[in-house]
Amino acid sequence: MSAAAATRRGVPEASVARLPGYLRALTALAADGTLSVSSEELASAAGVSSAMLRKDLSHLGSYGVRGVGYDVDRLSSEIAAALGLTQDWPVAIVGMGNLGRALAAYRGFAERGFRVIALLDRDERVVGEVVAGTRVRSTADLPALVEDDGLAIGVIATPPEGAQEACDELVDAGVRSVLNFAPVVLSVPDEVVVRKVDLSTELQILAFHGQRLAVAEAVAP
Amino acid sequence: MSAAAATRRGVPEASVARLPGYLRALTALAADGTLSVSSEELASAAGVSSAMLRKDLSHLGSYGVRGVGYDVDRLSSEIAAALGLTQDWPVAIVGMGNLGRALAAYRGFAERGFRVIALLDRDERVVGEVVAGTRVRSTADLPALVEDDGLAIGVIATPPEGAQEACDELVDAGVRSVLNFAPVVLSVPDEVVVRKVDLSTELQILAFHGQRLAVAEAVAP
DNA sequence: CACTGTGAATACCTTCACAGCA
DNA sequence: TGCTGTGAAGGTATTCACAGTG
Repeated sequence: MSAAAATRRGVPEASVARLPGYLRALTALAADGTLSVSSEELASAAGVSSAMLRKDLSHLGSYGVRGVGYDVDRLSSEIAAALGLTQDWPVAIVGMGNLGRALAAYRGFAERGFRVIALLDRDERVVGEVVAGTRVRSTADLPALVEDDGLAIGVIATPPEGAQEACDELVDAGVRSVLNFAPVVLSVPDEVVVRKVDLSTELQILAFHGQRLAVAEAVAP
Repeated sequence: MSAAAATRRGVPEASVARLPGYLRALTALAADGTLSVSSEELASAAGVSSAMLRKDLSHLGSYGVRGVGYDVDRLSSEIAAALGLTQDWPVAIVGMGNLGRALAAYRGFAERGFRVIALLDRDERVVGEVVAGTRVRSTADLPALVEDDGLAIGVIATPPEGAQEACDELVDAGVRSVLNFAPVVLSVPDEVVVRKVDLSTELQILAFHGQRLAVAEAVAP
């Protein structure tokens, strides 16, 4: 079964979310010169159980060798293909506040093959400024970016008030994948995929666990 | 049943992760002067189904009124209490690179009641620098921060190579909650809770969905 | 009477345990 | 023999649908 076929049949969302972790672990192994790896070793490097790793990989196809393990390069390619990383996914960052500027300067995008092709802001006073070596453009340029440069992913780093508007502009221009850093619920058509990164939500979840621990200790110190 | 009792019995992790969203929606409603809200309205504001909202809230206790809805203030308090937000959770950010500086300048922490009490770096050349109005301190100060200032949450914003070391220093000093921005799997003792925020993982998941969409359109345009 | 709270049904995810193969 | 790939079992999360109630 090809990766594309597996994709059409549907890899469970939970598996998809772990594939990047496997890919990262494989990249580290390849850098160390490791050629072959068992599910046990790879799972431990990625922080999951070996059974889960094997089940996840089985959704992509069977790329392992019984009694031996997985070829590091081969498996890397297959996972990259399943994730769609063989093509490029031009990214635009919308909102040049603190967070937007930090994201613009962040090297992690390029390292994993995502090209940031535009920095955008709706405020005309910010447009034209140079951030991380790139001139900030107007959100009005979005349709052209999609049309001419194949813009595929929009990162929303605006304040909460401007997030829905930024999102609408992205969607109207034809962007179908959005990474949202603003602490709001975005409404989008069904075909658009939104993922959310929210720092204060994460801290609140940590607070919950911190409290739970404190309560447990008070009961049984 | 009190919130503390519910906590001990265990609120499902998936529910906990949604509570911050409910709290945010309730805060917005309160700011609008809304006094009472139905599960339908609140769920829609938080981007979930009403059945899921009611099930989630049922894990905390029954704070609604049948035939009417929920009192906005009351429910806010109960959720805040369940999340442990009635006490404060001092935060330290470790790693003053691009991301660390952006996080230091980010106002979202303070707005949701998390006080950033220290900015840390292990590099002596960075220590002493002033970032976002605060003097950067050495990670060697960690034990004192926990002891004297009740430091409870550590945010790791170091490069990947330094993340495990930063984590170990936090844990050794007594921090039990860690928010990790570095793209590595951290190993910690059982009692420490780690949550991960990884931008390139999120982009890779978006790439997967973008590709899936493209394949679907090629098959049935 | 409208809305909550919840058992029952369903869907999804993870773990187990072993058959099957190099 | 040693490891993968996978059915079956066990858990967890979500949705349904309605009894219960202010």
